[in-house]
Amino acid sequence: MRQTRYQTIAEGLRTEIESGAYAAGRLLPSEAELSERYAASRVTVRRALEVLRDEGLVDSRQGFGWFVAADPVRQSLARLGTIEAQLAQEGIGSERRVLDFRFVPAPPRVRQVLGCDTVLRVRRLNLADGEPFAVVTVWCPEEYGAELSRAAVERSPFYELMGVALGGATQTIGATAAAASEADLLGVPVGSPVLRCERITRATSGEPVLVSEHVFPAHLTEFVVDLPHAEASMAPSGLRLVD
Amino acid sequence: MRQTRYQTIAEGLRTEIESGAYAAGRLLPSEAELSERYAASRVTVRRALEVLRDEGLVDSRQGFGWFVAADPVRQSLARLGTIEAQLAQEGIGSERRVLDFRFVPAPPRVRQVLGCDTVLRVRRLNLADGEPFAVVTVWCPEEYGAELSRAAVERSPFYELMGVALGGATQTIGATAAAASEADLLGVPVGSPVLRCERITRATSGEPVLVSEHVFPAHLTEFVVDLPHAEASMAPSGLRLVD
DNA sequence: CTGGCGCACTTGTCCTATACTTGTATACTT
DNA sequence: AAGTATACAAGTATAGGACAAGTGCGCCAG
Repeated sequence: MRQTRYQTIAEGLRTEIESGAYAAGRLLPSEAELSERYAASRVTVRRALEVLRDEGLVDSRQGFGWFVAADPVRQSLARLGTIEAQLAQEGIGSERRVLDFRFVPAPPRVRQVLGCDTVLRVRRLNLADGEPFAVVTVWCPEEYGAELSRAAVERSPFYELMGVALGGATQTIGATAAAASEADLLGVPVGSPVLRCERITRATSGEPVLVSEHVFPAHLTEFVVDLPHAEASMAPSGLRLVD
Repeated sequence: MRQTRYQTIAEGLRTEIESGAYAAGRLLPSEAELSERYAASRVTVRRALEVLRDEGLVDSRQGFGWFVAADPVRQSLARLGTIEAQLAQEGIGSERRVLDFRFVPAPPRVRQVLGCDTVLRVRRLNLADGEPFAVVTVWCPEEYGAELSRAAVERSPFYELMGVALGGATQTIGATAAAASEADLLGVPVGSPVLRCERITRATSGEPVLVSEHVFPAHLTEFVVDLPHAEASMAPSGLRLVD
């Protein structure tokens, strides 16, 4: 397959951009720099870039530079059903046991997210087939929590009890060593690895209405994420370094 | 990755504000002070601040200063791209060090997925700013691996080197205790919690073409999943019980 | 104690100058 | 036809100023 120099360069740049090495809006190296990198004249590099512009992949502004065009469709992470649904499907009985139900001063992290000082804290142990598999703590603004009863929380899922329509959520998954209290509840040794999931649930308005922490023993659980589209990188997406 | 100075500064300030370091209404350091801190001229700092004002994150009053807007738009956390992109964005140099590169008999799990007996196994250590943050093992069918060189693998991301177009992937996130070899490479104590991510990457045809395992020290990393739509349950989605 | 003044500091707006970028054109080589 | 080399125009980013205008605060005279 014979191809011109600028086609080759365009191809190289295309894969580089599609690989996600450059986020949307990011500047590409200047024509001069690319010219040097590809050992081609500026005119040739320019033709390559113009090809990519025709494809809608990049754009340019005089005196500014070439930049990656507005976001190519970002895949939403497909999600599997909830764990309760899975359990029910497999004929395993699930049970919720409320350990604690009280109004408390909001911990700093919760206050930062929800923006209120007093919150309802509900701590729950989830069991599958009689075996504990999750310790869940939910923090809920006082205004929503005021209408809830301990019995209601034990009987129904939390999301059914909220007085607002829930929109989306942001879920952060990390691993830590089990603290003594958690280890005790889950029946695992202290210090054994657990999956710790923080979830910020928002109303349709976007306002955060719930903060929850879910702790799972690592030997029992794992997260599965299906990424339907081509990925920018082989590295796990969604990962980030914490400070 | 190239970026204008004011974009960089705007980004830095944005994350600082969104992180909650500044309460609403709180004064930011003066332009002069920021100018000194970022070693940039006042004009540049100003442009960065103006970007944030356009975003509704901050506001200013002449003679008074810049302050965090009364209602800081609770933006959904911008979805994170790949970790390489994040690192590049923060100006942190990332490095890949190939530890092992050889053809081996496929382990049972890999054989089950890829359906071949001999595979190329590449073990890599990823570093951010000189600090190890991931041990990655990639298993690749012999037919695709035959064309690869150790140098190429060290230089380029794996997905660029595959001779086929990649379709989607399935990502499984779990936590385990660090094995001795991993702990050694990552510089963490043996038995400390690590995030273990298995990834099955498929070609556009749906045929699995890569199996990879990524091990991250838990204290450095976490996964963030943004779930834009209403959820059936407050429980973390994607979670499943392993057998 | 109070009102008013001035000082220090802030943002808002302008300027010049330099370096770098894309846009465009032309001449020349392979 | 494709690529190289060169030159110039026009736009942008940034540094480093200067100055106007607004704010907050302490000080001082009354």
